[in-house]
Amino acid sequence: MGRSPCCEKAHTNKGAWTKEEDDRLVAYIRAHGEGCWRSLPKAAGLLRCGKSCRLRWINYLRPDLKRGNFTEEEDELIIKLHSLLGNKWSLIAGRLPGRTDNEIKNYWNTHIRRKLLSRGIDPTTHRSINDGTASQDQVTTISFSNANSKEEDTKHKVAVDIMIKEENSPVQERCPDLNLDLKISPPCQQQINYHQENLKTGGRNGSSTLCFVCRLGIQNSKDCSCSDGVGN
DNA sequence: AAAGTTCCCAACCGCAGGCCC
DNA sequence: AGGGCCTGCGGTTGGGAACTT
Repeated sequence: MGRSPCCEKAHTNKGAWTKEEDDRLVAYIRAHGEGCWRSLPKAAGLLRCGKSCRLRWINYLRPDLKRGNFTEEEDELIIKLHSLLGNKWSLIAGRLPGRTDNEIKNYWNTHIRRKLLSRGIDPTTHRSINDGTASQDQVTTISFSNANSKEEDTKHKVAVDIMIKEENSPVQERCPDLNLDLKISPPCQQQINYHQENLKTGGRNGSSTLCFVCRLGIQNSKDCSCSDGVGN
């Protein structure tokens, strides 16, 4: 189908944003909220296309952005999530509060990729570079049942089964609360709300420690191994 | 100190998918 | 049911900063 351009290119600015443009965008979103990106530039008096405004807001101007260097724990979490999800940067970013998909993608390409290579691990497959097999100390198996079927693939947006088997993982040693034996199943909204709240508070609401499944927000009651059994 | 090279990250581009009419 | 619009995503690029020669 014919796709119309997202904006009138001839009358839009490109490249780096100025302070004034930032101020205008922030002021407009504070007053009217996010959304309607296509009409936002005109309404806010910006000579930018909607996509550019959205990107600028999400990646740079949002007040909840963390910014600053990634911590070692974030590094390992990104590596773990990437081994599970691949280049699904938005999903990975969703598990790292205050980080954006673009930021994580850049960080992966500039730092983590190199870090894994120096460990002798292929950053794409997460397997040992030397012999093509899984690295000696880390075995990750991800199984999407009937992933070849397009129909089934769609269903996976609702129901994804991931079986991970990790033995003697160094990550687990560093992060002893990570339960790496997990499955992903249809989300239960109630559980997600509970766990998302826990994510926000860092689990300080209660006395429990979140298992890896819950940290991902993709847990189900069967495989959630939180100490207080919140899945029930 | 200057020139050349590499690194990093903000921003852009094109595509896919969901939604609405 | 299907076409068009809008949003979001992932890959790529451009240019400034940092580093090296």
